[in-house]
Amino acid sequence: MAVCSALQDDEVSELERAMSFVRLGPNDALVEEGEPRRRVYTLTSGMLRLSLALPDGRRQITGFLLPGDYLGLADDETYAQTAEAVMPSGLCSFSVRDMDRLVERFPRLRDRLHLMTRAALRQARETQMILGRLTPSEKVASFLLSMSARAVAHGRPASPVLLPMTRTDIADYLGLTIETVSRTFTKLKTQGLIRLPDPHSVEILDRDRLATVAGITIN
Amino acid sequence: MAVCSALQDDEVSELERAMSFVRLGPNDALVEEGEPRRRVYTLTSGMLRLSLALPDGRRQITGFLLPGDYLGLADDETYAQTAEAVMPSGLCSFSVRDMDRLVERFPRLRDRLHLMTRAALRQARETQMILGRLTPSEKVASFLLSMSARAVAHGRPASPVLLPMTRTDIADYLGLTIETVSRTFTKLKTQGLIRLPDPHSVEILDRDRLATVAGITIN
DNA sequence: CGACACGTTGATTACGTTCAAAGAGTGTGG
DNA sequence: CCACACTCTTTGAACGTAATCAACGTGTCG
Repeated sequence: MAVCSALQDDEVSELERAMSFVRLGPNDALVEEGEPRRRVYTLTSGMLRLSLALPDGRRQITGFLLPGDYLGLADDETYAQTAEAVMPSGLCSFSVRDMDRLVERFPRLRDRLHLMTRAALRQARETQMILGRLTPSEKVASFLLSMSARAVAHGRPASPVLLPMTRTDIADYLGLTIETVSRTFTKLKTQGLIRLPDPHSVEILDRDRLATVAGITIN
Repeated sequence: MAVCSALQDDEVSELERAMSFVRLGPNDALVEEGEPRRRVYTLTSGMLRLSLALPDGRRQITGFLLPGDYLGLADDETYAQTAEAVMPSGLCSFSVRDMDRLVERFPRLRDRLHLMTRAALRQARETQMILGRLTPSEKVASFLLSMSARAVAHGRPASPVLLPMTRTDIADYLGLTIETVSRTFTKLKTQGLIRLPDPHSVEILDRDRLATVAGITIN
């Protein structure tokens, strides 16, 4: 659990006493936008999507959480966004009260959380650039490279990138329609940059050219 | 200075001893993307724009700073974004070393900074929704309402909203072209929702209908 | 006055969306 | 076991909107 990586063994065991486990199936909602923030979580396995919704149903996915990521970094009294499982997922859960107490006692834990919040903010701003200024091809290419880099950071191979989320999720993340996402995958495939053994795995055939398409927005 | 609002008088005076002042004229750059982060700043007057740039010149403005806002919340060893003055601006400046020491000694200061970082993250995610899912009219309307709300938070009137930034800045913030921004202002004017005494001040004539156009994305 | 930056407006184009349909994969029930 | 329903993805055709290209207007400063 990445949030613990800054702690000593005795501190970790203290943390473990306060925590409980949660299992989620695909599309299960963990928390809903606007709900009071009673518990915080760290993802141990699977993948979560974070999203904001408009009254008319439009949706923006603000990010995908991978194992080690923390849920509730930005939120205050209530959750500002919905969190749902993309695939079967496991989480460690703490009451906000317990976590506040632990943070008080273990400065390293607090520093770690602050660090993660700052990284999330940098990431969110990078995403603003992607949403506001990149073309569909650039968006999809940078998304693939980003997911590949995150896989590597988790000790997984860089190349068959696994995308457990649907095309709708990708579209709602990149500010596109599912048709445009699908067509863009097809285009990258036609150009020989990727292979699509199936819709949820992407083999990167030419990383350099893909990075060029992405406009060197490697994150 | 908002960053001090959580401190006691003697703590504030301690802070003041470590700080120096900076003045910027319009379009002066305070820090550049990629530059090492040696100092941090709080804005005392004026307005700053934060931006990311692509090699080909495309630009995304990630936010506008108003007095009380802190520069360097997200940044680590280097600044992740460029900060430039939109209008004549004044700032308080601290060396990172001094600030780290002060944060160590005054927990309230640290908590305050963490709180501001979390608020910035929520804001950035709200902006992701604006960039990814709103139409040009909705973008401009929500931008006007947001700037109006921030003016009110600074004790200024809600209605003639002052927009010291150029149309190019607004376009680069909302992910549009200057022509579209200009046309959208004209359209809102024609619909009787706003008045445009001059390009840099917007009088809100019908706040409710403007909020409807914004898609109830009031932040 | 002339040069320049900024904003607005108009005409045209092009790209992504929308609408529509078909294909692929999966699970359920007859 | 297969038919059927359902979801997800892909592909095609038509449309519409924002981008692009271009010109003009306005204000400011040297």
